Amino acid sequence: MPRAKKPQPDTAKPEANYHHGDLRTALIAAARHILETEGREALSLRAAARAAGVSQAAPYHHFASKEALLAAIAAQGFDELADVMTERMAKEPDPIARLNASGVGYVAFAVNNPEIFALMFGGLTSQVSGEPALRESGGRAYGVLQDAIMESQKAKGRTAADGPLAGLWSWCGVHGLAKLVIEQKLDPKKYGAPSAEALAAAMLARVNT
Amino acid sequence: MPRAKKPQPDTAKPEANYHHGDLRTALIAAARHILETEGREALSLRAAARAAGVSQAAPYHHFASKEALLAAIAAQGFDELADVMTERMAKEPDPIARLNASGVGYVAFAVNNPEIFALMFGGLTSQVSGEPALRESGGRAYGVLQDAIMESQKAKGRTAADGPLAGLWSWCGVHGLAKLVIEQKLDPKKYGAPSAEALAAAMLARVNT
DNA sequence: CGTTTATCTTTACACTGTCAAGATTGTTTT
DNA sequence: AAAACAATCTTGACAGTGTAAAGATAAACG
Repeated sequence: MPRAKKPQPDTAKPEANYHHGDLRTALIAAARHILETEGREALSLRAAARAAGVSQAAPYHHFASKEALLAAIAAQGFDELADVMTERMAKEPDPIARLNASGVGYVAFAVNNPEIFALMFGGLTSQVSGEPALRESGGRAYGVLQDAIMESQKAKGRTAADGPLAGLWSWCGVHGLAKLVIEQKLDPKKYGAPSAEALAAAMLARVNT
Repeated sequence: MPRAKKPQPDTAKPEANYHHGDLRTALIAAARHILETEGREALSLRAAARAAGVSQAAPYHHFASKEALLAAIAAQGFDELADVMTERMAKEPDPIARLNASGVGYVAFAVNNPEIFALMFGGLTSQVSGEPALRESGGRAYGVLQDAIMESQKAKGRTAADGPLAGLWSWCGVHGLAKLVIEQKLDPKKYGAPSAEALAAAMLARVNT
């Protein structure tokens, strides 16, 4: 009963594909699926290996530890966060509207991917949070945010000394809003908003004129 | 080798004290100590039981599960959060200064108790986050915050429709700031503040006039 | 005093992350 | 082409986990 799989031996990805084909990405996908459907508690390395159809020890040829797998998922999350924010910003011409759009996108991503968002912010041990791939993806997302802030500062003609704090506060507010909504400590409907996204939009509009 | 402990049989607490004396609170204390010194990963029910000097199954006579123990610690955290906020507020006469003081207290608690703060917000399974004791403590902390917001609204003479959002935004901002600092995604020193507390104070002062 | 009942222990099970040793198979070298 | 190599995957094992069942202990209450 060997693996019945190997139609085209030349896929696009130049990644590892010796025996299984592409175990590394298969494991990430399997783990992410478990994470999203059954929650963090149910995600074990062994379960991911099982879902990928390999033995319990196979993952160790691609990830140094369970945490390393989680870090890979988190890195993917940061990439997608950056994508969502840039997409939202692309639709707005005004610098301040762009800043606010990036914030709304931030909340949208968080609410649509609560488990991954939790992994990205606080779900990892500090030993693994310094991994290069993670740092790079995280840095990219941070860069998008930073650019939006800078842009809007310039548009307002603020000084460099006063500027950073305003943008920072928006980031903090948006991050806190997302977290509180995910943890169900805050219900947008109690504040007359149909969704977390709408609530974020309303607040950002009030704050960043 | 029985437990060498039972000098005064009449302690203040009317809680359970049949064999051990007060295992329930001893377990909470032990677990909290492990949590604070060795981190969340190192905290196991068995380790807590060991630290309290009882067998591995003993905790189950006081907590339905490991999560229930964590919930008890979280509840304690909410009580302390409420205390810190009310203490800070007590020192300020002006309603708006009181609102800001509660926010700074919020950040101070979070930064001083990062592991417990993580437990309070996001570290618990949703099945256990509805426990009555937890809900009560959480509600108390929320009430302190809510009161501070209401107070400041009245002082400003704002309408009820516009009011809630301003207070909400402060809460979100303070929560996000605390989380980001704890996760080391945000360094207060990069924004010219000596501490997270100071940064929160600076920002709140800018926002809530 | 005896009975009851809450508390604690012992034992056990299924599961986890991880490691070491061996088997398998693609790649490289000749 | 065949041989040597290296990467990949499997098997088996170990310590540690959460938790349930059954029995022992001792406090509380009649």
